[in-house]
Amino acid sequence: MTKTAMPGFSPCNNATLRRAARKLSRFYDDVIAPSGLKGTQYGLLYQIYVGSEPAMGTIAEEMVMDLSALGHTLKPLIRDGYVETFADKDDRRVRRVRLTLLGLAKLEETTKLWSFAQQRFEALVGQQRAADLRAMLDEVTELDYEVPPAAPSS
Amino acid sequence: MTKTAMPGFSPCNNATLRRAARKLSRFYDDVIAPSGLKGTQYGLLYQIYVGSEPAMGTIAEEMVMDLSALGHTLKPLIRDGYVETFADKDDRRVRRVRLTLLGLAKLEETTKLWSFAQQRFEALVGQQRAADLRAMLDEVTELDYEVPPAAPSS
DNA sequence: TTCAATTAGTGGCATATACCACTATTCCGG
DNA sequence: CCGGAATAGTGGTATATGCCACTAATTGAA
Repeated sequence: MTKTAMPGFSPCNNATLRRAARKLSRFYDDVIAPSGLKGTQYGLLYQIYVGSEPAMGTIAEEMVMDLSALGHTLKPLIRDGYVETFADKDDRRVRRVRLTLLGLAKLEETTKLWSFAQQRFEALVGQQRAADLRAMLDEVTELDYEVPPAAPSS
Repeated sequence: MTKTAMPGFSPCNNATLRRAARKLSRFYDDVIAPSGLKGTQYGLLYQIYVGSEPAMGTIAEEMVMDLSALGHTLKPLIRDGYVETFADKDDRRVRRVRLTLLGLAKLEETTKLWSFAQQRFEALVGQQRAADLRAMLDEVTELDYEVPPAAPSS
């Protein structure tokens, strides 16, 4: 009897997702490694690039990432001179982020490498299936998992 | 004009996958938090449980995880007394892993919490779509990304 | 049998990512 | 205008994960 035949049982969606993420990340990381960036860093530079000097909170939302995690991830990029932060003029709580010239050059350099990985992946799974996969993943990302509390307090 | 309308361009599959993984992991993590375990730790205990005192390398392969990463991840579980390692009788290089009684109890306790998360997720996206998603993710995991070297040296 | 090559893990280091506690600002009701 | 509530980030701590260098053990070929 197959394990998956047990009624009501399904393999952990979370574990399956993380496993795939590990594997795919390693592939993208390997391909863009000559740039010295990791996949996450590249994605972050790209987000900053397409945003209009976005606030940290804005980036965190777009990347569905914890704000403090973003802060930590940003540090090596600041240290290496790819991005810089500055206070918002109207709200001094807000820190905005922009690419430096060096960062922009690095982004362009890395994009060339990235497109190898992207094309290779889509050649393997097919463009349509890749698009389908992204659509499902975006759906997972946008889901509202909130379980309404049984007894709302107050 | 839409960004995605640019021919040949598609959003980064890797970034999309990681983003979804962050979100879903946070959900599973939140639900099983009362057990004191993280999703990865739970998955790891489960792998050890279903294996027959698996060697570390075997677990790493099954989880598609770097062997040293597995070693690091195992440490807090050993520290907390959930798992223990021992040398293989026939090959002293090999370290095998098993659950302790405490670890087994923790696994059972956490499985109850896990099934809430699993069921909630599948209620939201549908059992069939969840199965489809896992199938696609497994495919991504199993892909052979190797690009044949242009000029094989030697 | 003996030594080079391979295999299995470990430890160090770096990034990825989360939560919590804390600070600095801003906002808002009275 | 003032003080409490809300908002934006930072820093600390812990796990997650990978690569590299290194050790220990096994294997294999001369």
